[in-house]
Amino acid sequence: MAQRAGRPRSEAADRAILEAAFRLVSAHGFRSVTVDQIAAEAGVGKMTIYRRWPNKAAIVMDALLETIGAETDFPSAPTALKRLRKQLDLQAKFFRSDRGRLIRSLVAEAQADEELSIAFRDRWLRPRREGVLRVIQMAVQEGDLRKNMDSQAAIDSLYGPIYYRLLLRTGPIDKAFLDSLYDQFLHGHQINKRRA
Amino acid sequence: MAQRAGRPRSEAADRAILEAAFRLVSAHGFRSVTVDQIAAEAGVGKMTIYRRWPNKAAIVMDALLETIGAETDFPSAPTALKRLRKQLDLQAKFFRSDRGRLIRSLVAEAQADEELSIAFRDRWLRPRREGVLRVIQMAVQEGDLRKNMDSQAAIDSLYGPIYYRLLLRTGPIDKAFLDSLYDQFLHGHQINKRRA
Amino acid sequence: MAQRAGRPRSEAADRAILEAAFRLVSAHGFRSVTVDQIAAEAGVGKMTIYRRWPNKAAIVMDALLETIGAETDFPSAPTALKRLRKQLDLQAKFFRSDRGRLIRSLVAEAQADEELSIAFRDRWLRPRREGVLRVIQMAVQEGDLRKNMDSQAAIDSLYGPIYYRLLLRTGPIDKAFLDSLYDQFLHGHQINKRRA
Amino acid sequence: MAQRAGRPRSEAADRAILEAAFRLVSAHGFRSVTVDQIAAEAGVGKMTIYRRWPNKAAIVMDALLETIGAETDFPSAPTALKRLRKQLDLQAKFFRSDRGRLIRSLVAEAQADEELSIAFRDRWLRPRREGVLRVIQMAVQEGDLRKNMDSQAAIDSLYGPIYYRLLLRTGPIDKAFLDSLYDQFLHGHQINKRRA
DNA sequence: CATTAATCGAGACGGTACGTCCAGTCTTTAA
DNA sequence: TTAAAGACTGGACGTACCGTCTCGATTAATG
Repeated sequence: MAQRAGRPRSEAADRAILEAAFRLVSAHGFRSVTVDQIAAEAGVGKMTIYRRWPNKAAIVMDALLETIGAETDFPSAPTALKRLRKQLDLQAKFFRSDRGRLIRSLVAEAQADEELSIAFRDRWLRPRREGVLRVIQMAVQEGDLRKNMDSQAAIDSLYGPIYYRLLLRTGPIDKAFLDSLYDQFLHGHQINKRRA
Repeated sequence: MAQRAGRPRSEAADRAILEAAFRLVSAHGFRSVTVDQIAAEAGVGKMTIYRRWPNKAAIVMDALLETIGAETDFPSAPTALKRLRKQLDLQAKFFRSDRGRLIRSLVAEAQADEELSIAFRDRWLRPRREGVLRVIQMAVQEGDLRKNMDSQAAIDSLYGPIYYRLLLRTGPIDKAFLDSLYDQFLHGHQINKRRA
Repeated sequence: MAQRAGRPRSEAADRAILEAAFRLVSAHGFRSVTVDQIAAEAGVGKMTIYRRWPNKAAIVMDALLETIGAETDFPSAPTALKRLRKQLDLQAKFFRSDRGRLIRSLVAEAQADEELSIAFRDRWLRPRREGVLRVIQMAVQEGDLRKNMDSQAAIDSLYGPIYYRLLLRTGPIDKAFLDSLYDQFLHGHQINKRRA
Repeated sequence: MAQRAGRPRSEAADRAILEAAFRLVSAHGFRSVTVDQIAAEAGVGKMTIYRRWPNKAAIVMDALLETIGAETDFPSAPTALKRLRKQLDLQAKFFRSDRGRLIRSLVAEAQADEELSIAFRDRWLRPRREGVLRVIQMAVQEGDLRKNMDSQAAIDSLYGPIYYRLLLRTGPIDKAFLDSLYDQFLHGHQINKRRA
């Protein structure tokens, strides 16, 4: 924990930059926001930004995690299956908000930025997938899902279509859509074929 | 059909531009390729490009359609279900090739370009979804799928996870993955629960 | 004289840039003027400037020559000696005007920019020194100056002190100063010691 | 002389900074040397520099005076005139050494920095001109120069061309050049026209 | 001897200009 | 009128350096 010599990096600047980036990108989209704008909005020199992050995408990635938190919160419910279903609603609500634009921006940038791609996968997707995995395992424990199910494929089937609609906009991410996804999920993996 | 006065547009230029764009973007990605490079590769002036397309994204969108064709070809097989399964393999092979990079690039650009977003949806996704829909309807006709199934949701569940893996790279788009998707699809919508 | 393919460089832009540079630097000094300002004042993109000149100093060097002309005009007078004396007045007036600031700026920049140093010497100083040399030779012809005089040293002695005062500001470049310089010049090189 | 509370300023740091500045600027020129480099070379924090001097130019100005001394040393010689001539040689040697680059740098900076301009005039030029003036007055006393000569103009005529060649590089500051300058000086101001 | 207060090396900070890059537009001559 | 060539405006980028500020650690003089 020994502090290096010299003036330490300002945590206030960190916060100001991340908040500015989050606010601006959520509101106007990644491409329309310039690093100069973020710097100005944060009341910070451009070098202070580039000392911390290599490019705009990295800032926004951190802004997302800092603001939203590293992992998903699962809402409380009597059974794991019900918690899973409720979390789908939260995820959908999040994607429909202006945060959805931020996620879309990051995924878009990641297509041309391998480092960001890795970061998004490791720091955003994975923790969330692991959260979902734990809930699924609880549901298995609770006897609601088959023991030998392929959990990873199940997660892809649940969340893949949601990201698909977020990015390709082929339809709304609404209750009907989630119901349909959840329904298929149960069909595929539930023990008792009587549906919720 | 009267030809307008003056020198006619060169169809050779059209082709050269689309091929150059397709080749370069497939190889290096949308962002790394400049319009000047496309023009140079096609042996064409930049104005010749902009006379035909309003911006870089539009070129690449056309390059994709021109080169790949407007619709999916479904491979021949004895049943509609088997044609569907085989088509999944083709789609996967296509996404794994360097064409996958081109699709990724277009989806990425579409996040910041509403016009491209619409074009990609209407000219790329929709015809393909309609092709899939027709095959599904045949499978219903052939008595292999339930009559009252939600076809749109089914398509989302089949192709959503594939695009998800293409864009988020959480795992390979290989046979095991496709098997798993197809399996769940059958679970959800097949009449006879005995699987292929 | 065959014109190369493509849009030719805009002479209007050339002129606008040089005039803007000349005006701004004369008024505010080299250091206070930015290339962006010159571009804005000229109504021109920055690339148009950097396509022509490698840096600010090169622009201003050209601006000086374009505006002032490549060589000194010598005023008319009955004898070469008198033309020389009158030209000193012009030079002094020029240095006292805001053009003096421009010359000072260029000499200053030249201390850290070898290319500019050479350009200033070759394109500004030399033509002027040669002009003075010709007048001195005429004065020799007219029998007013010694045949065997060292003309180069004489020119250094006449103009060196003027640049010295321009740059070091140890005193004004006024009539008394010029008289004194000219007086010494005659002392050193005149045949007939009766002064003009 | 009561010492203020707190840690006293390090004289070693003073010296190290001035020496580093002198060395670096002499070698590479003012513009190429950054304050960070001077600090690093001196093994000192940047604040230690800015606690003592307001800006880079001021450091270098002090470095010059500290290292060279406030005034010119005149070499010994039987007559004032000969001391003057010998001092010209020293001046020339100094200008030809890498110290010349330092002088050039300071003059250059002074064109955009009024304070430095004044400092250079008052602290560098004036003491030296006064030294020359005293020697000239001795030469008058010794009966070698005219009583009513304009000493200031004479000094300008001797040293102006030297600075001119230092800054404009129109020719070397060598013995021939100095001879020529000195010769003209004698022509203009000597009583006995028989030259040294 | 402990306290106080200024200085130290280190390095982050805000700000400003730089020179580069590329998109999409415009302007030449030639076909 | 279209073509190739290439210059054009505009605007963001990432870098560099200036002069300032802020850490923990020193170093006298003071209490």
